[in-house]
Amino acid sequence: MGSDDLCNTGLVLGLGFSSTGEKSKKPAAAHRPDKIFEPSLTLSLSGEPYDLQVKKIDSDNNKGGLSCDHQSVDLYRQDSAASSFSNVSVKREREIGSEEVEIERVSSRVSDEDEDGPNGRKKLRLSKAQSALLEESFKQHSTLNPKQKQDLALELNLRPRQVEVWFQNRRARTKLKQTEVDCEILKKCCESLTEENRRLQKELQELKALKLTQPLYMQLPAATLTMCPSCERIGGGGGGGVPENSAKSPYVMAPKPHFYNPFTNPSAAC
DNA sequence: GACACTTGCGGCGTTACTTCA
DNA sequence: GTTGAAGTAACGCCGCAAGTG
Repeated sequence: MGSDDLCNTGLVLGLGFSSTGEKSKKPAAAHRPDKIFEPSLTLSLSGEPYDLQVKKIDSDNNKGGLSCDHQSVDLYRQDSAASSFSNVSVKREREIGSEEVEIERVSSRVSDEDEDGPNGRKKLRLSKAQSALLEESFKQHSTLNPKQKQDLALELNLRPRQVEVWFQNRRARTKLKQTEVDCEILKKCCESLTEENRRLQKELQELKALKLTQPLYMQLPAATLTMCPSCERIGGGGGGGVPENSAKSPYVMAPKPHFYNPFTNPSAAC
């Protein structure tokens, strides 16, 4: 393995390594969903009606938010029925979802302040159990068909839209994580190529200096040392490489294509 | 069969909220 | 108590594919 393998990815290193796309690069911190919740939060899986359970989770997550509004409960019942999977479009479901969020927000903060305005967004925090189940499901398949989504939503006492959003965000996080990994690989590859380039430049300089200070016939041994293996036969004294030329002069260098040129053979670095 | 239109869904960028140091 | 960073639920927009007339 190593950088050689890393480079065999069809990558063209025209890509820059400015740290673009790293604005939220915190790989280590990405694995701390456990810390999110205090243990007191529990997921009710009793026989409570769906609408009531949602309300319960909502109030749990809001720590003290009041949610005893009968009107809102009735609305939930309507929404729950309307969003039944069989004959309601997702668009409608999404609209309903927005309404529900709004209703939740209003009802849960009815005792506090209500100046959030119509654009206010109520954010739900998933419980440990909910997250775990979603995560487990995501491991099995990163996308859900409508049936799976509906089942999962029922099991978690969430709206299908919430499950859908969770999976979307989860896929996005997975992709971001993979991008970060790829970025690291590319960085290593770039460092390797840079080092290789530096080495070859140095070697080229040495060869040029040697060529200036020594007559041609004295350059042969040094030159053959830095040739690619296929050229060694030339230095060996008229091998089969270039029979016509070697027959005329023992000091004729190998033809250009036999020299290892780091600039015309960039792939040799990988 | 080709075409236009609708619908459903996923990706992406962004916003808003929560938590924590 | 305040603040900034990080994490993430939710939103809006867009493009694509499948279905329909």
